[in-house]
Amino acid sequence: MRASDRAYASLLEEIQGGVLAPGTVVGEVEQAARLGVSRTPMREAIGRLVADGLVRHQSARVLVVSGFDAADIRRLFEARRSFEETAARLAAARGESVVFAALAIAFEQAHPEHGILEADAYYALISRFDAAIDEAVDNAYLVHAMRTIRTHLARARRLARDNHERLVASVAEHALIARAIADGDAELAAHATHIHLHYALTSILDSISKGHP
Amino acid sequence: MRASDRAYASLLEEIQGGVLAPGTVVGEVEQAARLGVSRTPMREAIGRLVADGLVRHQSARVLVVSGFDAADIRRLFEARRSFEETAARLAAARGESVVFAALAIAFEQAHPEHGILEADAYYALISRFDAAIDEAVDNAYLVHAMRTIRTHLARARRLARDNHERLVASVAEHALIARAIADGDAELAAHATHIHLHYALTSILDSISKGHP
DNA sequence: TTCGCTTTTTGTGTATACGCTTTGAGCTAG
DNA sequence: CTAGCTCAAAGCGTATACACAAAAAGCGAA
Repeated sequence: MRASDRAYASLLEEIQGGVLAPGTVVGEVEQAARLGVSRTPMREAIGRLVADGLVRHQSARVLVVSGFDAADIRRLFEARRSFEETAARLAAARGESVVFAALAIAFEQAHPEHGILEADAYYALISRFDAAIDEAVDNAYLVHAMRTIRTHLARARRLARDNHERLVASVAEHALIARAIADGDAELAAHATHIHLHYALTSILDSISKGHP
Repeated sequence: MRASDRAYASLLEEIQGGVLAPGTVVGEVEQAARLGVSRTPMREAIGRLVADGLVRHQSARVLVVSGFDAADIRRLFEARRSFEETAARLAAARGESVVFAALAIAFEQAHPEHGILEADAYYALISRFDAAIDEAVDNAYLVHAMRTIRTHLARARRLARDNHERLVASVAEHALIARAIADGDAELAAHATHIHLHYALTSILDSISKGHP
């Protein structure tokens, strides 16, 4: 693995996880020394983070970790609704039915237990679903936009506490979306996606407002 | 201006203009020598082009200019419809009415003459319109996605010959979109955008199929 | 004490050297 | 004649040195 990839992965994880808080200055020499790489690969890693929107210019020469608040989450979901509703429609039209039928069954049979690992298992299943959507959509432009959204979504998930009831409901919502795609019902898939994202956003914003009274 | 920015701008223009044809290998040392910069800024420029999707990995070590054919244009417009319909809705809800009213008048009063410069004047007006949309949308995620689309759209425009009738029709379509946004009519703006993109895509694909018989 | 100027320092932008991997060409053996 | 192996060369990934610019700190004068 390349040093620039390791540096990028490390910084990405730290920003998504909140270890590097918004406003933290990201200096080439400082981060390069900390992560044990030279300036050249670190420079490339930082460039990618800037392109992602996770790091921004504070002034001409100083880079900082981007802020991320409730207003950003609203905008994120605004874009996400657009992208994922379109993706759901395209997947319904083009996706392989058996793939999404299998996913629908996986969601229908998933009964999240009260336990520490439930959220991990949930996110792993979501990840499989996302990959299936990406393949079915078969549109690099749209898939690229959705990947960028997911990068930022990881920050939103961290701000919101995982809530068991929400997880159970979300699994059911995904079952409906997957079933609609398997059935080739584009409108149902799009509207189910809209509803899912509505509840997801509401839940996240509720969680944040309650977490910071 | 930084050397990496100049290198990026030069390569971008050459790829968009077809000077660097799809499949052309993009080597660091070769391009650096050609454009008179060292490998370090050239590396950054190429990295940005890869992130844009204009350059892709052919094998592990060799980068080439991405291909761009009719199928890609279809996919491009598929994504573009999604992004720009959403943007039109948001602009209608949030945009400053006077800005789009002024743009509507500019489009309504624009009477493209038969002349060499008409296409340039048309694209300049479109550019003003795009900038107004970006500001009204006020959503970095969506705006970023649209900017990427525009980068690729420049390649599509080059493949299609500018057609006078199409330009006149397009100006009228934009007038309707701008008027709808100025009036705060989100649905009309979105549907007018859909229609505009339908005609734009049809025109481009027609132009290509006729240009390569 | 405060404002302004000068000097120093820190960090980015660029160039370049070095090492390793990969690819291609040429030679040899079957 | 073909296939495989070896060697060479070209290119990428990384490290580092140098230059320039901006910001901060220190000093001096009002």
